[in-house]
Amino acid sequence: MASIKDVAAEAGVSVATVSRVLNDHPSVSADARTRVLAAVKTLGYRPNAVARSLRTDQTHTLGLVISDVLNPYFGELARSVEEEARALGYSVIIGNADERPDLQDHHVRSLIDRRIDGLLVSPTDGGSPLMLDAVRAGTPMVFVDRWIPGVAVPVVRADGRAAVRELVAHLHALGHRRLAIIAGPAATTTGQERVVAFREALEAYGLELPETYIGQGDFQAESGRRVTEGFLDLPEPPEVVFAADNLMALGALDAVRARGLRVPEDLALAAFDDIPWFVHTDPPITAIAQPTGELGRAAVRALVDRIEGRPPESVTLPARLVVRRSCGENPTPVQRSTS
Amino acid sequence: MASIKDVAAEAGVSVATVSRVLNDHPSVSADARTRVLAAVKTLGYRPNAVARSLRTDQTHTLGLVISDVLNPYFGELARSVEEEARALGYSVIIGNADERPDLQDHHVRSLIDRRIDGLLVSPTDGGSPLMLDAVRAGTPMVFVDRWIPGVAVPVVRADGRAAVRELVAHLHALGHRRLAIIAGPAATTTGQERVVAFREALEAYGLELPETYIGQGDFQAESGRRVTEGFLDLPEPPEVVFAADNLMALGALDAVRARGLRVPEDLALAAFDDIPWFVHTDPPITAIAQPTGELGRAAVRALVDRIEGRPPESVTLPARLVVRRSCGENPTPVQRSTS
DNA sequence: CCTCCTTGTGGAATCGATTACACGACCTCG
DNA sequence: CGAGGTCGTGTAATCGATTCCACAAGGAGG
Repeated sequence: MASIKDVAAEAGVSVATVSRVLNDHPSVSADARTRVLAAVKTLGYRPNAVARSLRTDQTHTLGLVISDVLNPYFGELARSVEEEARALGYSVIIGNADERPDLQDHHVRSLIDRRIDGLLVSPTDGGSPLMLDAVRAGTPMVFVDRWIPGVAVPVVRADGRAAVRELVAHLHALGHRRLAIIAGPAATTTGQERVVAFREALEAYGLELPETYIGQGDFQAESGRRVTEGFLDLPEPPEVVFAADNLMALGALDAVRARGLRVPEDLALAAFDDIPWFVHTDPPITAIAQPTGELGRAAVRALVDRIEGRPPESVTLPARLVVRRSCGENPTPVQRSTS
Repeated sequence: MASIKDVAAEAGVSVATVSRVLNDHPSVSADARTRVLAAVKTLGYRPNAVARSLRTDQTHTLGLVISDVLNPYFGELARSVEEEARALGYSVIIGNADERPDLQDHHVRSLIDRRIDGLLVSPTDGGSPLMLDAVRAGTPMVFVDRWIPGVAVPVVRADGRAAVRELVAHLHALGHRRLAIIAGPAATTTGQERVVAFREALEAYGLELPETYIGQGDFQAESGRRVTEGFLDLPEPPEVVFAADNLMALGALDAVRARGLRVPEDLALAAFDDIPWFVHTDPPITAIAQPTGELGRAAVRALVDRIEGRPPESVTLPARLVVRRSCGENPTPVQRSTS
């Protein structure tokens, strides 16, 4: 593969001049410029990004560490992150942590070794020493969706509290009084927050959230199934299950079906994180939709601001309730699914 | 960030010795080794992968260019690729081409500029000059799922012909005679092949595939909807629609629903590419399942073989039919969905 | 006409690693 | 006891770019 020296030789100039042309530095004569550009074209020369990065200490690459690529929510997030990054001249390396802190650390380390310019993380846990070190060492970082409390890193996320209140209002209006939740891992902020928001919303209606109605899940489908079976085995099973993410909702749906029961007649179901497939399930599932694309773009902008020396901003966007049929017919017309 | 020089100074040895310890070269004294390792630990030193890559001309990074991360099929592929690559000591940079040749070229170029060791591509088209140049220039490459005919690059893919025959047998046994297909882009091999396989399978039953029953889609949901509406407007609409991928099947489902019709009573539906959600749609969708994880792993192994100087092998794995309820009740017991 | 400045260019240092080569110390064997 | 190895180490070249600095040529101004 041709190097800058080959181009210099072909154009009859020094490597310095070639470099100047390539980085359009002002003081290059028109003559030299055209000769260099011609040489570049005939040789099919492309600058070696590795060498350039070594010298400039910039890779124009961002790292994105998420917990599960197979979750459509994170898939969409990854897509929007890549788009915005591309628009700003950056590439993205995605690391899939699979909800495992050790894998998360592996990716963070590997990305830092590669000298990415900045890191977008949706932490799977309360903060590994490695990640805290990275922050302390000055690695530009932004948290997306989830975050680690007490760490001075901008956070870009959705606030679901209003939507959860709406959801509870909707459920209450449908006559449901025994409401249960499948929570996410306590180590994640989203895992905790959604429980808190749910409990607070219930209190507004004078309803309680007993311990038996809080199932411990891990954001994966299988845990949703397991927890739901536990609920159904209770002497007094709940009338509604609210899953803190879409995959656990799917597991819940499985569990209900496996017993020959029906949604919403025997058990109503709602989920956090809306995804296109929820329109097509049987029945279509009522869910709280995050502005995923906007979150991804805002996160990239915040990170690039930080990288390029501008003050980065934390961003919180509202989530909204999308009512479908999984909690009962005749929904209060809060908001209807459009698609 | 500490460099190898700092470590050398701290340990009281030369950089060469540090490098030898790090790459566990045999001729280093035990004494020097322990001093270097101690220095590495106290400084928290990590080798700069950029500098190392420049010198060794290896990045231990693979590029993966796929057409749509939001498609669960490619999501799963990406995941298995990353897993296998990680097991073999490589990282993966994913480029999302969105079925657009220009974006595909953008990513290929960007990956080559970054000097990735090899490229995994699922081409969106018949082969851009850029990609052909890359092959000619000797960039290690492997095609996954789709490929470009006439190019000397190993291909890892699934053969769906047997499964398509099974599907047609299943449909025929259910009494369906008017079968239509929503095809993928003609520029992709998978787009063409699935039509050919379908037609051949029909011929075995003395059935024809008229032009009006071949709808042109682009692997996106919206095109599935559009094509299905066209089918339903036909004077003699088909009894079955076979979508060449999962997203177009979803669009088809939408189109049927929008007219107040039902699957499978009014129109039966089957899809290429099985995904977890198909179990939960209304009705569950009969689909042809590719061994996606195995494809991803095989592709990585082939690429790494090529990179490390071993002869790479093309791999073709069989796809299989998973019968659910979207083509009619009482399915012939060819194979039942398990989950 | 001589200085001073601007403009264009090249030489060489630099980024952080790897590695060929040289060299001194010590060992072994005839 | 000396020749020839082996072992451990350091010096320096190298990868492909960017960029500081020096310098030559030419123009402007006194």
